Amino acid sequence: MTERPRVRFAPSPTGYVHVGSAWTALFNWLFARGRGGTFVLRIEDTDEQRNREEWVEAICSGLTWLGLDWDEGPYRQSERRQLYDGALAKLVAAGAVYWCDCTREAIEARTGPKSGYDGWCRDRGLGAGPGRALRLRVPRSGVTSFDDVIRGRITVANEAIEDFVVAKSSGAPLFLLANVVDDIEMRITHVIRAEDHLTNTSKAVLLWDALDAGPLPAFAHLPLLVNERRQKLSKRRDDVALEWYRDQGYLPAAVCNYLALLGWSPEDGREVLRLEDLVAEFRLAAVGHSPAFFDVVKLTHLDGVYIRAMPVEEFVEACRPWLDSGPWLPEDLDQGAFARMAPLVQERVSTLAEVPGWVDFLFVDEPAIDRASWDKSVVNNPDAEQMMQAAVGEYSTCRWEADELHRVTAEVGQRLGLKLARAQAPIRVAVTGRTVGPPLFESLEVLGRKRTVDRLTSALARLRGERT
RNA sequence: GCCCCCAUCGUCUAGCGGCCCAGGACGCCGCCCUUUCAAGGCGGUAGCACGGGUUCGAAUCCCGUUGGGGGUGCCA
Repeated sequence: MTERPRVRFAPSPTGYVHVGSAWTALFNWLFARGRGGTFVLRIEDTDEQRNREEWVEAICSGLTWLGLDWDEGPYRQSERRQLYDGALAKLVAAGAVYWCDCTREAIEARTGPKSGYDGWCRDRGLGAGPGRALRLRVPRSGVTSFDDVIRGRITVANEAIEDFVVAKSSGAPLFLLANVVDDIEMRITHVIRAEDHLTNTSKAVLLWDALDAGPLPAFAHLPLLVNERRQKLSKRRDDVALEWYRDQGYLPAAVCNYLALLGWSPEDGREVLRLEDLVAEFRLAAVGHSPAFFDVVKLTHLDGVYIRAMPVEEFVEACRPWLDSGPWLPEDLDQGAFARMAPLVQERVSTLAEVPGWVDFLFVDEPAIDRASWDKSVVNNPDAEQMMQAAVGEYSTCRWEADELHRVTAEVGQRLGLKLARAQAPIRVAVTGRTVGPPLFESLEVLGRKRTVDRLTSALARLRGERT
């Protein structure tokens, strides 16, 4: 155990990174980094259909985005065929496997659905040939067991394990075979993967023994990530693509932090931990046993914590991609204006994707006036007209600075017997289009006198128009 | 069907026989602060699935029940 561990993250390429995969990768990475070990990236593409270079690229960029670097790989199983063929030959020579020509239909006709393989060809002595797959000769009695770092010893009766296929009739190795051969060949010391592989592990152990590969690695089966229905995250119904979170403006550090808190928590109970803290605190054996619900609401909260913790310049920089695709003409985006508003926006958003919605009034020609806001603060507000009228007067001549705007607005409100909260409302809607936004006077300062007064004037005209 | 795993507030979790009539966080509710909204502060809501044991003592150990999940492919 004092040796440096070698772990692997072995995703199957699908075109995107599943958050459950990202989570598994994170735990493998944390374990490796915390113990000075090696993190191997291996692409499980034995299924020819999955052998797409851009899909491998998606996995690499996903890991990189999260900040998880790998020491070896990406290895591709599609390039390691001779290793599997060698292992298969060894199994054949040892009599550990046998040829089988049963079709799925034939098996089910004999045993009924879902009953597993019945060993029909076990003693038929078939040789290699077309339509013949290779099955492992699983002992009929005894038990197979292994130690799981998280769950303790797992034991399964051999009679409950069917003679499973290790090579297709095409000769191609099956996932389980390739997986075990690679783990052996790559000298993996800790197999850390999700619980849906728990059943496979007994088979893997059987194969490991059949290949006479020496001591087993340590296994650790992470609990499953589930949705609100307590089922394994599904591609169809859940937001499982890591890329989706990236595009929504979640910060990688927050995603890692949140993921790490699923099924695990540090001894001191802290909840905000950056990657380096996680590496220092993480303990594989402390991972929980039960499924964890992937809660976007809590992720979002944590993301807000991370956003607020950023230096403003960093925040401004991080916003760039979202600003560049905001609901305005690219040439109307004023980076300087945004930079002035940034500190105010930063403490109000939870994801970067929310940013444009807080500053759009600065960059669009005419902000869209939200109907509900307009009705509430202007139409149904008896003081709105006077307030806006007076504001136009004061704003045309006063010193153009947030503090001064604050002062004169409060003063005008006072003359009308209004508290500032009520006094500013119609102005806010007239100028920004909504009742909710960044602090008003700073916004006006950045917007500028002319545009502010113009918008107030046209709001006044619109109000009078609607009343006649 | 068979095999395996799991079980503390709505959610993520702390708890590993007495420190727990169960602690934190998210959410939700209220109050404070306040130019809107957030943020922040304060307070509140809510949980050991059930039944048997073991023990002076069980959220913690054992057994069972129930519930949930996963696997059961010539997919990975």
